[in-house]
Amino acid sequence: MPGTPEEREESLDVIQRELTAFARRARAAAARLHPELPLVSYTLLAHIEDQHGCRATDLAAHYMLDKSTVSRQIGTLEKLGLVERHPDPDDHRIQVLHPTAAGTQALASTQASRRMAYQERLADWTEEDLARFAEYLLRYNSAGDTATATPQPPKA
Amino acid sequence: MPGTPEEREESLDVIQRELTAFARRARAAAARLHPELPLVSYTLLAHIEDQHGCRATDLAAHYMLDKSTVSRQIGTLEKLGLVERHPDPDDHRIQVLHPTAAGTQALASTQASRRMAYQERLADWTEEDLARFAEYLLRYNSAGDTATATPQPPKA
DNA sequence: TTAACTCGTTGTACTATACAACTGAAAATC
DNA sequence: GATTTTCAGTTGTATAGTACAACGAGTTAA
Repeated sequence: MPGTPEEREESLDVIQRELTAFARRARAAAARLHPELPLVSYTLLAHIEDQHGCRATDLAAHYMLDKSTVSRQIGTLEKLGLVERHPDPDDHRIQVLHPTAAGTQALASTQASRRMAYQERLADWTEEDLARFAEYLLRYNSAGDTATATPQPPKA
Repeated sequence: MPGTPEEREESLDVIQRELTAFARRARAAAARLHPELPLVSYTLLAHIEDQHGCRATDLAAHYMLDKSTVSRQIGTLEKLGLVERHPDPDDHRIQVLHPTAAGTQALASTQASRRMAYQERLADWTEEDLARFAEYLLRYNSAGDTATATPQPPKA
C-alpha cells in the first residue's frame, strides 16, 4: 500500500520525532523506575552481564561513551559492590568485568520492575505487533552500530 | 505465527533492551549531529515550534522535566536569540514562547541534517516497514503519555 | 483581604559526560 | 634487545543537564 516518496518522508519524520521524544523522557522514566541504582551504571551492568564479562573499552564502544566516563561508572559500581574487576592474566592492561552476586541480584530485581512496567504499557498490543516492533528496533539499532560507532562483534 | 506467552516475554525483553540502548546512545548521536545547538534546547525549541508557541510549563510536562530545568534551557535559547518570550496579556504569570526567525532557521537546518542521517540509516527499509515502525513508535509513546506523565493534549 | 494556588526564577548540589594529560603494559619496529 | 607506538585505564578539569527547595510575583478562591 505505501510507496510514494512523500509517505516515506513522512514516516522518517515520525520515526525521528518519536525516537527523540522517547530518548528525552527515558532518563526521567528510568529514574522513577529504579531510583536506587544509578541509571547509567545500571545499563553498563546489564551489558556486562549480558556479555558474561567484558572490558571497559567494550562498554565505551557499545554505548559511544568516553573511556573516562566508563571508568568512573565502573568505579561507582565497584564501590557499590556490584561489579568485580579481574585482571586478564594474558594482558595486564585489561580488566575483565563481572557482576558480583549482589550485582546480579540488583539487576534481576531492576529488570523485573522494568519488565512489569513494559508489560503494563504494552498490555494491549498483540503478540504479532510486539514481535514486529522488537524486530524493527533490533534492526534500527544494529544499523547504527555499523554506521556510526566502533565496529562491534554482534552482541552475543 | 506468534502467540505463546514465552514469545511475548521475549519480545518485551528485546523492546526494553533495545529502547534502552537507543536512549543511551541518543545523546552522543545528537551531539555529533548538531554540535552547535545544545541538544536539549533543540528538543525544546522543536516542541515550541510544533505547538506554535507554548508555555514553559507545557514543555516541562511534555518532557517530564522540572520547571527549573526548562527555565534555564529557555534562558539559554533566549541568549542565543532563538526564542522570544511574550507575556500573556491576560495572565502576567505566563510567558508564551515563540521561536524567532533565527530559531526557526536553526531548527530547519538541524532538522535537515537529522533527516539526512535517518534517511541514510533507514535507506534499505521498505516503505511498509517504515510506516509500521513509525506507527509502533507513536503508539508506544502515546501510551506513555497517559500512563506516566501529566495529561497532555494530543501533540498537534 | 487574606489564603491558596500557579508560573516562573534562582540557589545549590549532583550525575553524566567529554577532552586532555598521564601511567603502565604490550606490540611493533628497528 | 632497545625504542617507539599503540592500547587500557585513571585522574584532572570543565561543562551540560538535571532535580529539589526556597522564593517572588500574579491570580483565584475564601
